Amino acid sequence: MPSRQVVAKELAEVFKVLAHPDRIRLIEELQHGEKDVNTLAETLGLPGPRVSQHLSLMKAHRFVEEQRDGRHHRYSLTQPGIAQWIVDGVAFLEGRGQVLPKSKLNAARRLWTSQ
Amino acid sequence: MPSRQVVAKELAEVFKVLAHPDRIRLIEELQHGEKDVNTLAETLGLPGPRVSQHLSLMKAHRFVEEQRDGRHHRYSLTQPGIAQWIVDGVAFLEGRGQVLPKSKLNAARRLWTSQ
DNA sequence: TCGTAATCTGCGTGTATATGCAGATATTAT
DNA sequence: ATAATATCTGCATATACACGCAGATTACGA
Repeated sequence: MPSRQVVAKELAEVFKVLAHPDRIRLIEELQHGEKDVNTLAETLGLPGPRVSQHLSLMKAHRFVEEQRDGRHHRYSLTQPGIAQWIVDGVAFLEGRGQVLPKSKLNAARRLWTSQ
Repeated sequence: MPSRQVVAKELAEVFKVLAHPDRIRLIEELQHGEKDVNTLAETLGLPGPRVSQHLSLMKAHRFVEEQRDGRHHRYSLTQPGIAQWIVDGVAFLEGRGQVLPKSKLNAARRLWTSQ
């Protein structure tokens, strides 16, 4: 299979993993260091098993890695740079017209960019 | 709804559109100018209706816009910069370990970056 | 050891999406 | 007007995924 198709397929896999709001928010939460499942679940207001499943999927695709610490499972981004890359993607939300108000976008950019 | 959730949801929508190999390749084909459906279908080796549907979805999400020219429908990227952004994403394929050989990645990068 | 907390795994169901194909629409050429 | 080309739309089916929940596993503390 030609390179174009292979790479397109792999890229599509990457995008598929990112194509869920909860997983986007998990990356957002993890961009400044590792956190355990329970903390993430409480922060995002999601049931534990769900967060666990998202992290499991993200781990399978090597977006995150797991550090076990007693009964806590801490996860961290394997490539923290991905967070910045996603922020860059926010620019394309703006280009899509009046889908979101600029105020929301700027608020989001601050949330992702701060510190 | 808080900004975080709203933006995460919108970003997820963007990624969902990109989460298909055919659509990735369409962006690749369109990065240097507009092309009509038939040309795209032949280049990618896909049935016409399929390309049409992909483009229709991408148009609905404002990734592309349509220029009608007689019986030809030409499409172009609304934001050509998105192609470069995707190339940047290739870097994260590398970080994911031995999923793809480096040769394939470099070949892909050249394909996307050339000209 | 026993109970509790943290996390994972499995199952069932509903929804969304991809795909192939047939038919409809629109435009150009004869 | 008719035929042929380009594109779209609709439908049927199959697959994938999200979600909620129940039960299993592991580790820590009394």
